[in-house]
Amino acid sequence: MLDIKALRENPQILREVLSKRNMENPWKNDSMELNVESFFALQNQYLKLIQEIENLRTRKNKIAEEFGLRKKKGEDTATLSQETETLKKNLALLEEEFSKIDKKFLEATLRIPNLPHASVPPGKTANENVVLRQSPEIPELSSSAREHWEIGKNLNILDFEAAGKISGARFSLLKGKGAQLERALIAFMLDVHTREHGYTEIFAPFLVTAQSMQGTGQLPKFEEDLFKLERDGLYLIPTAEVSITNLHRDEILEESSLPKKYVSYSACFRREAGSYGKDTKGLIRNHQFNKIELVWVTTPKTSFEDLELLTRHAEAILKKLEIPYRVVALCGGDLGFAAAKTYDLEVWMPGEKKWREISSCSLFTDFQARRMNIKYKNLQGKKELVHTLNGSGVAVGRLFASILENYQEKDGSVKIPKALRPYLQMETIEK
RNA sequence: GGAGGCGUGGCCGAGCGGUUGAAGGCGCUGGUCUUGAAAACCAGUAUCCCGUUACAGGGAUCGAAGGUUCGAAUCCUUCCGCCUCCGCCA
Repeated sequence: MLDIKALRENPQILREVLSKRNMENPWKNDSMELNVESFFALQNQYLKLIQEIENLRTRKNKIAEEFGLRKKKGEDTATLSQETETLKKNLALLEEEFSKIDKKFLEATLRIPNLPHASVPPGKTANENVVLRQSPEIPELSSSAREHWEIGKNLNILDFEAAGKISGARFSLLKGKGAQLERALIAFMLDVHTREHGYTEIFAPFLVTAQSMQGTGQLPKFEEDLFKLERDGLYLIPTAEVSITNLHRDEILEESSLPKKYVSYSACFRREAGSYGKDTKGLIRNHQFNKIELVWVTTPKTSFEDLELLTRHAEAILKKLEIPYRVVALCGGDLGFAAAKTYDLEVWMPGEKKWREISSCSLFTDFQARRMNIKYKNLQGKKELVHTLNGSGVAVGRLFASILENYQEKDGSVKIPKALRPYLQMETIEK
């Protein structure tokens, strides 16, 4: 969330957030009946109430103190008890009102997105994203190149009918060499990031509490996108970002221990509400998919450079596997809720003839840290909020699909990228 | 799942109804001493919020939420987490 105090002192910040994101009213779809004006009015109401309450509490505390003194001296305390009684009644009324306002104000604040950084390109939609760099060669595959779901089906390594029978739409099932390829990709990426990029590997829970979801920003605004276990009050993670970033919730870290760099494999679960009919085929948009996630906890001093490094780490996977890709800077209108800046990695899908997002690398500045109360003690001993970053390093299912499409041969077989061969002990997948 | 124990500041740990935001220690910061460092000694050192140009001042916080009381870290209830023993289990 944003710094409430800064927001009050400079309401322009909120307008800036909205204009950069091409957003009129952050509460529009939240049935909160708020707008920018009423938000600030709410905040004033909040301040007025808290001041009134604190005045009453001051008096109440004074009376209690006085009571003790009088009791000691054996003096009369009846008038004091009386005054407290009326005081408590008034307080109860105000406090009840306050708790409503407080809750509403917090809810409203948690739903304001992060402020896009000055370097984020302006724009309303994904069409205005800016391509920063692109792998030099996009191999010419014949126009008869097939889509990955067809290739996978023909090779008997992908079975969407079986997945549908077991779990319904938007699930996938890998068989034989397909399952092995998936496993090899996971191991390969974890190895690259731990051995070559200095990440610490974590394997964390896939089920998390509502508080964890609030910490990284999925809640309260995006409840509809999540799978929830009602009975236990737990949610399935849509990304390992949630588990890993919350690792340090309510902690104060030493500056010398930063940056912390974590890599984690996890299954990810997304309801994909509102994307009916979109990408219904193949591995692109499933309810469950595997992902390797990179997470940094760092200081504001280096976070923008850190985003460049993290992005390069994700790119390294695609370079090693020799898959054509490009790096795109998201424009303000396309930026995710918690992000201040994001680079997407997109791979070329010769079968689909489309660029497909395979990684999203973002800097969240102190937006998540404030929600999670993660601080660090700087070298002068002062406590400051950390900056958090994360990025896919990379999405396994989409990587799987891009390998099938980019490494397909005319006879329908698929070559295994050289970098992956030590993990698979085979050179091609054929019928 | 059953029985018992425990949750206090960055960490360890005292406090078990009144000026206790909390002893003591460790750690950290500054100082004295030293060529320098260590040791020793002295001083300072929670967070959030309101308020102030800045001070001052005020409020909240001892796992969480309620309750009792003029007054709660201390008493009561519920919940959560951790530990020990038993049961079950990959």
